[in-house]
Amino acid sequence: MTGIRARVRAELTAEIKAIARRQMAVDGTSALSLRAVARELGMASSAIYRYFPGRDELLTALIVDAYNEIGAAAEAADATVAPDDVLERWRAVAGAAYAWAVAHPAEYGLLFGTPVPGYAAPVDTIAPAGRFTAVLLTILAEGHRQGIRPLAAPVVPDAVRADLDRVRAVVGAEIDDEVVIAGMLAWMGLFGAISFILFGQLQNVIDDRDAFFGSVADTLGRQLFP
Amino acid sequence: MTGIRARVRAELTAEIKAIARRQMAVDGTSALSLRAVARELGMASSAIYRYFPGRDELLTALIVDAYNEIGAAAEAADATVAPDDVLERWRAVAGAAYAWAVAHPAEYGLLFGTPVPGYAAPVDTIAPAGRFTAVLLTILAEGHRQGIRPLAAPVVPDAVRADLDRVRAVVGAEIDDEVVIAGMLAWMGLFGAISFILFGQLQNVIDDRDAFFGSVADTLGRQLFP
DNA sequence: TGTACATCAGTGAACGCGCGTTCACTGATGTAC
DNA sequence: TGTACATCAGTGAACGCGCGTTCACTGATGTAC
Repeated sequence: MTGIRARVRAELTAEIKAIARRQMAVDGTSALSLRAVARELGMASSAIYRYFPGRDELLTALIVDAYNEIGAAAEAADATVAPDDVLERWRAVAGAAYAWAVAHPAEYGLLFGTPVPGYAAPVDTIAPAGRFTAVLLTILAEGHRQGIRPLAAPVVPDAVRADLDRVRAVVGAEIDDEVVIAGMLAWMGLFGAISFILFGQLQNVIDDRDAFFGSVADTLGRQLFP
Repeated sequence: MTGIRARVRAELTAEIKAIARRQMAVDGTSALSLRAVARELGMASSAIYRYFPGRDELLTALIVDAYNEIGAAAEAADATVAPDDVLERWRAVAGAAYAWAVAHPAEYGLLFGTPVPGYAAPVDTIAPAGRFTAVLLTILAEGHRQGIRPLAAPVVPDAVRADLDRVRAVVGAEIDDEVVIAGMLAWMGLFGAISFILFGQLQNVIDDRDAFFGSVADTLGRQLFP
């Protein structure tokens, strides 16, 4: 049986990541420590190096997992809605992002908070990072196909138009620059709201955060797909 | 001359904060270290304790300063525009926030990024934190007075209406719940955009960040004051 | 104006702590014949 | 099926580092008479 050692190895790798995630949730993103993880595992701190070459690689693995999780959550939520109901698809995807963020605040901070000092996200994180936005873009393209136009037509400076081609390339379809900007506005509003809620900006301002977020997501959606 | 010692003391306190700010800018928010500050000052690390009771108090002072700076920048920008030109006032304030954030990314992260683990912002930070939003609210109230209505009328759940009274209380004026929510949407969109730009979410997506932000701020403004 | 005393700024050594990473090692698990 | 060898997982000690904070201390600066 060749697979037994490999399976144990995979399980321990997963357990290391799980413990690291939980410790980040308690002590904050920057407190991620190989020694603390090893301690909780009951292993010598040096044993971790059988599984990850160093702290940065563990961080990268956590980031990749987190991007994949929020991306998968968005895909799953999107799949439950009829493809032509773009407003409802937006609501579902926004709600999935919020639910995931609330359930995993530390990992959310890892992705959308202050960058970890001295850590540069490697190439491996780019593809998983695109999963969530890819879902948004397909919804945008479908709305565009149906001829739905965003409420406010943004003024798009020439300097920005070139950049937007890169965004458009993700979905095959054609989308107007104005629609792309409107979509990015909703995207940034969505994560701006989640960050404000999770990072404490609405402390002592909004008590019922869930209801508030629902209202925000709904309004953003109806600005995109009126 | 009784004031000479007090003046030296004030100067050194300011210098400690300035060095701490610069070190955060280089090494990241969570790398703030009393010893490193003392080292750069050429003092014994214990000397810092003559000026700040501990690390957390230095952090608090930096946060208070930062809130005051971005608040003052907003007030100054707002004061350059005719009071009844609400759209231009919004643009000015949004631009001031962006300019300050770009010039002080570490302090921006301190205010709007992942909370520093183990640090709970004390009461002293509440008032300075409100300066910026107070400016936004007066613009919102002026727009409301002129009868300008936001493009999208948000659906406001009952659970949220109670919270909004607290927000409304900041400005004396009456503002509809729908306007407050629309204002908060613009507020969160504004800082969502700044965070995306500063925290790297638009890396490899948008090259001309200044132009992009201009477009975003403009669109947000015209959603608020069409 | 001069002196005695109190206040304050800054020193340097020390405490106890946790961190990432390396290294030579011991056993256990798998593999080839 | 049994044995010899290679591979791998995990150990424990050690390296050098930086951190926040405390403490007894030395001088210099201010204050009261």
